[in-house]
Parts: sequence; C-alpha cells; structure tokens
Amino acid sequence: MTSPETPVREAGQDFIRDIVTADRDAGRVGEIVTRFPPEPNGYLHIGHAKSICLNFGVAQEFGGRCNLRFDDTNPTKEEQEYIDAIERDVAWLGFDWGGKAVHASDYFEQLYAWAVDLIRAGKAYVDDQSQEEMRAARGTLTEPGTDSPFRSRSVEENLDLFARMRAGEFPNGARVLRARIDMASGNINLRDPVLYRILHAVHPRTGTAWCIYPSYDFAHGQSDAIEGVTHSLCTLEFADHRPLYDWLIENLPVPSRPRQYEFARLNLTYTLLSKRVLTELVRGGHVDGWDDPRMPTIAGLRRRGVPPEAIRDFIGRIGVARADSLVDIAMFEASIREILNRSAPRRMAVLRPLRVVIENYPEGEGETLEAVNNPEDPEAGTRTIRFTRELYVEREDFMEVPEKKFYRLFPGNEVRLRYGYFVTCREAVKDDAGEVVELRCTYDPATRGGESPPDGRKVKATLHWVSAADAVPAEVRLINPLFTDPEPAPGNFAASLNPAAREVLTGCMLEPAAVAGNDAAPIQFERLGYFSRDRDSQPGAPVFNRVVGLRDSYARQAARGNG
RNA sequence: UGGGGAAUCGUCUAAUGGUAGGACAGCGGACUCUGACUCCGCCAGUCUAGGUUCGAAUCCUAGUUCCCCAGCCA
Repeated sequence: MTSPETPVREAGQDFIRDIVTADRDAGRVGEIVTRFPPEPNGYLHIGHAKSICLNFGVAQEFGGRCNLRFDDTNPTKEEQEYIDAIERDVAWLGFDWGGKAVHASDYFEQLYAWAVDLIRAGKAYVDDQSQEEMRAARGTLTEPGTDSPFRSRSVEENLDLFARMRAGEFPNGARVLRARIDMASGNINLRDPVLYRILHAVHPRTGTAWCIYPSYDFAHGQSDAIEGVTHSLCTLEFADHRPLYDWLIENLPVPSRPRQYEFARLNLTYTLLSKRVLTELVRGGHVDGWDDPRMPTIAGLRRRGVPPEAIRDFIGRIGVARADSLVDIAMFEASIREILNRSAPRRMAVLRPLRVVIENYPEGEGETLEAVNNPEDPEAGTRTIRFTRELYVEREDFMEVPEKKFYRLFPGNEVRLRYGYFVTCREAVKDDAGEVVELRCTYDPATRGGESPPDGRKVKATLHWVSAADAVPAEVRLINPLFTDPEPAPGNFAASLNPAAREVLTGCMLEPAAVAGNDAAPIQFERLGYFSRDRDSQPGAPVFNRVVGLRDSYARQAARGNG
C-alpha cells in the first residue's frame, strides 16, 4: 500500500476511522482489511475517488491492506475495457492493491458450493415464477408479500433444479435461486431475495463457463469474507441490505466475519455522478468519450490536467459522514489551485490577441528578457522571453472607455508588461466596422525587465503579453461545468447541459517556452489559469485545456457592478 | 399508511454532558512585476417544541423536513 500524503484532519476523525480505531483498540480485529469493489460497467468518476481514498486510505493509515475487487457478477453489462480503465485510474490516483486485482468471479465455484449448502439447510429454493409473478408476490412498501408456490419444494428437488440451472438446461429468466427468509419483512430485501439467476452470456473473465450468476447480495459479503475484509465500506443505499449481508454471513460456513458500514456518497454542484447518466452522455454523443475533459470521470479529469494530488486533497477536505450532502464545486477548484499554484511553471499566453505596436521601439530589432518560472518555487529557475516592437496583449485588457476600477490599457494610461517595460497607450486603431484592431503605444526604456523607473512612477496593472514575431499559435479549450443547473435533474439532464462547457479558442498566442516540453504537466498561463496540453495536439499545432481559472477578484467585482 | 437512514454557518465538516471550531465561498484590508499567491480581519450555524441536568449540538419525549428501498442492476 503506497500513496502520497494523506490530508491531516484538524479535529476528530470521521466516524469510519472512529469505528476502525475502536475495533483495533478492542482487539476485535487484527489486520485491517478493506476493499474497493467497482462493477466494471463504466468508468470511475470523482464520486468513486471518495470511496477509493477512504478504503485505501484507512487500510494505509492502519497498516492494513485494501483489495481492488471487481464486482463482476453481471456479464450482460460488464466489459474488459472497463476493467482496464478502472485499474489505470486507481493506480493514477496513487494507490496500489498489492500486485493483482481480485474478482468476485474468482469465487464463483465457492459461491456455488455455498448456495448448495443453503439449499441443503432448507434456506434457499428454486423459484419457477416469472419475473412479473415475483414482482406481484413481493408486496409493496406497506403490504407484505406472499409466499411463492415453489417455496416449499423438497431439498432434493431444489438440488436437482439448481444443478440443472448451472448445466444450462433452462433459458434466461426461467428460474432463480432465492433465499428463504421472510416474505412479510418490512425490509423488502429480506423478502426471499434472489441469489442466482440464469444468464446465458459471455463473461469477460470466465467466458462461457457459467450460465448462472450470483446476485450482488450473494456475492458481495461472501467475497468480503473470503478475502478477510474486516470493514466493508459502502454507500448509504446499501444500508437496507445489511440485514441480508449479515444473514448470509451467519448462515454460511464463511472463513471470516466482515462487517458492513455505510457512508454518504459524493454529490457535486453543476455535476451529475451517476454511471447511467455518464454512460448516456458518452453513448448519446453529448461528449467525446469517457475521458472528455468536461467529464467528471477520473479519466476526464486526468485529461483535463487535474493532478491526482488535487483529487486526494479535495476528498480529504470534504470528510466522510452519513448525512446526504451536495459539495460546492468551488471546493474542488480550490484544491486544484492549491496543488497547481505550488507546482505549475508560469508561462505567458494571450488567449484573445490584440496587436500592440510600440512606436518608439526600433523596427526589426528585439531583445531577450529573463522571466521567473515559478515564484512559489525558487528551484524552478528562470527562462528567457523575447521583446519586440510588435506584441500581443489580451483583448480584455484594453477598454476604450475604462469603467471605474479598470487599471489596464486605455488611451493615455501606463501599465507594466510583465518582465518587459512600462508602456503607455497612445491610440486605438479601428477598422471600418469600428472594431479596435490595434493599439499604438510607447515604452519607457528605463523600465527594462519590468523594473520600476528611477522617478518612482507607479503603475496599477501588470499585463501578460507575447512577442508577435515569436508567438506560437495554439488552440485553447476553456473547460466549464457540464451543466448550467447547480443541481441538475438526473432524469432530465439534457435540459441543463451547458452548451458552453467547452469554449474553443483558436489563434491563441503562446510564448515558445509554453510548448517546449511535450508533456501534459499543467502550466500556469499568467493571470489566466492553469492549462494542460491535450492529446489532440499536433506537431506545430498545440491544443491546451484549461484545468481551472485563477481566482479573479476584478472580474468578480465587475460582475457584481453589472448585476 | 411498512422498513432503513439523516438533520450544526450559504456549502462541507468537527465538538462523544463542560468556551460551538476548521475549510470552501462571500465581504473588508495589507502586500504584490500575476487584480494570482500570501497574510490580517469580518460575516455566519446547532430543524422545532417540551423535558432531564449546575451545565445539552450531545441524553429523554413529541413533532417537522429531507434521503433510500417494491431489478432476475450494483
């Protein structure tokens, strides 16, 4: 079990860790064993990251182990692609599961034997009812169910039928194996739950070896027991299944007694975390795939440029509890900035270029200036940038008629060009349509390198810029929340899909050092945000994704003024 | 009207009968060659009503609100 730093909790720990601590201190358990049990029917998302960090984190903190176990009991939905993607994502998040992943399917033979034990003990029976009949006989939330006419078959007949189910004598849906518990239970999960169903399907791991598959309820707890899991952590919706989990453990000769604990799943504003919705987004072509940078999947976040440290930091900050919650996406963004601020090299890039001509700078000449790579990290050193007569600045850094508190470029105003010179805007050149197409400026040679001038003159803004002759054109994709509604309705997600979730900007101008390396390690475009090279980049045609923007108190205050 | 769970600043989360604390967000200020970062300050909470107690977020009683469960999904 290896993983980078675990966030330190200031006060108290969460209730899960309290329980584990108490169990350990009371000697109720030896080695702490947990597991992360994904079903390989989709990609992992940030909600899974909460479970991953919890399960692997607890095991690590208590010197135990955590298995990566695939809950692969439904071959009609599961695929090898998902198995591979899940392993890749968990590893990327920084966790390791001791060499090889395990699978519920590894235990199919043992599970089958235990099902036979249950039949022998009169605690399970083969039911011939159709799905509709079973549903009708299950009762409702307020009315008890009624016993199946097949409920009191003889052990011999049940044994025979179950063996023939396995042998493939019956079609899908013809029969199921059910636990014999209590059709009148207030807990519907105890109304003779299905243990095995017939599924003539090719399983990604066991192929066609089986045509009957255990249900989640029958496979999960027993798999936990086989692996010696001490604390089986799952989300709240399984709380109703705990009595069944315990019933099976108590009625089967399992090698250990795991205990299940439930915690609240993660919900995020402007985000939908449900495999059903995410799958529809992919299949419906609303996004370009599971790793589309707009997706809340681990693969999408990775491609967007979010570092795994930021995900871990975020999960550490939100804590673990049993109350339903909806976490502000701003908290996730804060974690991303926290990590990237100290690690991302700084570069200059102009997203929406506005040409600037420095009138008193000699034509055809240029010079090399020095720029700091990361003010948060002196070790990161410096780089050089080119200054010439023609530059690009950000369009929104110019206002012909400045609103109050606007300190940037406007006719007559002087600003600092970062690491460059003080420049004063003399005139805005417009085209026939009245659009500003160029700024005529002058510079002060006494301010080279961005230093303040000898006369002590001050300037209220420092702008980013790039030399027109040296700039590298690029495409930049601004990634925004996928939904416009802070709490989108899962059943009608299309209604709140954000058409501006990806804004594609072309003709962006970057300083050459921004594309010097070839890796996707995020860099900060000064004053704009953190950006990461996308794999869509071609030689000479780089593409960047915005990981997250910088905090922008000017924009906030301006928006407030307009609102 | 069955069963299971949960209610603490706007949001997330601590406090385990003894000063309701932290983070995010917001607001104000300092600093600044990034309107970033950093630093300082402010704002703001125990679902309601009773009860027990010297003392209640915590214990008791009665309510209220919200979430989950009627797959041969997990």
